[in-house]
Amino acid sequence: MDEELLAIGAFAARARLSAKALRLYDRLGLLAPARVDGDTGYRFYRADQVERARLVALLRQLDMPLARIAEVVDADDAAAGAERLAAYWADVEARHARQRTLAEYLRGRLSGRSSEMYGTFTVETVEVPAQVLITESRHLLAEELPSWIGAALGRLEAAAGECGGVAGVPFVAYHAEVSTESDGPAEACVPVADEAAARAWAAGAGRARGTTVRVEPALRLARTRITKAQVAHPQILAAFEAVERWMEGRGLTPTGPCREVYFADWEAAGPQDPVCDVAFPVSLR
Amino acid sequence: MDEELLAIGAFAARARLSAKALRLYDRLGLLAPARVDGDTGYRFYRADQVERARLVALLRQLDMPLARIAEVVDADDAAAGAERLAAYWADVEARHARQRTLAEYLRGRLSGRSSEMYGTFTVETVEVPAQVLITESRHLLAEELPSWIGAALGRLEAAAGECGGVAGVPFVAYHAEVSTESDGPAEACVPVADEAAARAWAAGAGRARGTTVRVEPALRLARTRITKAQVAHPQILAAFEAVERWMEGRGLTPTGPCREVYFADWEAAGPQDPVCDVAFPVSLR
DNA sequence: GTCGACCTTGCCCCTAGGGCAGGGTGGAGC
DNA sequence: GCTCCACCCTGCCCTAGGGGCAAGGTCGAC
Repeated sequence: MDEELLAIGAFAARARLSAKALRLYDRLGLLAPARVDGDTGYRFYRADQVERARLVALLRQLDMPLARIAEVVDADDAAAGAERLAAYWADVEARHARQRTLAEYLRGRLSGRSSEMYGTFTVETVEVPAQVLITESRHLLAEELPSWIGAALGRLEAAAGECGGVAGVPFVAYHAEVSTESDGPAEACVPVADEAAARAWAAGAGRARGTTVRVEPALRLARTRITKAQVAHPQILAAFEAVERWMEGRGLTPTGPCREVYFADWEAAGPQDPVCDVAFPVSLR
Repeated sequence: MDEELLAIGAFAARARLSAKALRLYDRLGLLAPARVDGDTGYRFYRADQVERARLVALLRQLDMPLARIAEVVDADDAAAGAERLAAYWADVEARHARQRTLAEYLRGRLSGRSSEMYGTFTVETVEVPAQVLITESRHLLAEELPSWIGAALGRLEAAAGECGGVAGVPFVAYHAEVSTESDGPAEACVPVADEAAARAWAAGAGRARGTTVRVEPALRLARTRITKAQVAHPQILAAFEAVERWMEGRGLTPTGPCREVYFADWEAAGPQDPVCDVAFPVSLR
């Protein structure tokens, strides 16, 4: 029982950690010394604590926050710890995949002539008549957008059957920011033919999940057409910026939230087929 | 010229940044407002500064430090910026690859029965006679180790021809920590037959790059044998830990730096062939 | 005039420690 | 017994990139 105790320096060397880090882990309760001398405050560790300390050190090499490390090393059994580690790592992989896409996009953009940046988008205006819309709104993060858009428009198109049928082109409006990591509310919209039926639907079956009915007045859109491959973060930002720039050049400012208009059959489209208009409402002149 | 100026809030919304971040970037000189009112301190930005601000925001999404962002956005031309971005991203990818390997290793280790962790290594002792060594030392990071080990041992084995030939098994000694990200000096060692010739070589041709000659006294090693596939960070750590644990169980402590002994022909070995002993010097008893 | 929205600076907070100052401790050599 | 050096303690300030809040100044609209 009189196991040999290690002072902090010796323990730090064996655990491949700094003494400073060990003091921090002690304070946070992540790795408490086996004994602390009451007079001197000296910390003493048992040799068998090295294993836990090394595990902490390795998890830190994954940039895992200490709070999550505590969840892993304090898990009831190693398998539960492995699960938490796997969950953390899955988050890291997802973030890395997003960042890699962004890095590739930015590298291409900086490598190309930056004046060409907006040249490949053709912007035009189009007038849209007043429409009755059934909508579904949610706050969500950029990476949740693609799957949510598909699901929400699918639900709304199904519901449109009860509302006189789909009477126009479905779209998604962004009420805060254009698809960043912030969670500005997104609103999926499907035009329907029968306003009264739509209101009845919203009051009934659709009431469960943030659905509404609203009438959108006629408006003019400045839009540019993009392909299925371009409908992804961050490539799509270039399209938004192209439209904004075009508007700026004509002294126009947006009169409402920007939107993505999905005019084609998503499933049937190939990567190079046009499927979507990126658009801003502008004044009717 | 009387371009419309944007106050910080409007500019922040268009750039998808927070006002706080913009104040920071102003203070750091990364993104200075076009005009600052002398009386009120209000910052005003030109609309054409949005482009730069958005680029900064996107680069921040890559977790790029502001100092490196400045290098990218202030590059002489966009291509130079693209190069700096590519260099940064290559670093990120390399680090991520290392972390992924580590995460997989840890997940396997936590998923398996942790008591089996050390069971697969057989540790034994062996006595090594005194040897004359020609050595090459360097500080380096874990990811540089594999290529450096190959190159350094190759150079030393070539030089051994001038020193009476290779008279033992080459190894690498770690004088600080076992292959973490720290840069504890590593020392590649090749035993040679002729001490006088070795000293002459070290004073002459070998003097260029941190080479020395030393005589290592006879010692006893506690070692375990691993395969080529295991000679990689972090799997190899399990071998080091197994030996340390074995020593601990016998009341032994290391009497010198740990080492990796490469006894086989690396090129000819397959992934499952034993190629290396992981060893600690222990007292001769 | 007044209200609310917007802007300013300044301060404290976060992570995971690094570095240093000032002072206490412990063992080894003399 | 004395001294020296290595080791240890706490506490404070620092990092990067902001978030959040408080106290107070400004601006345009009604």
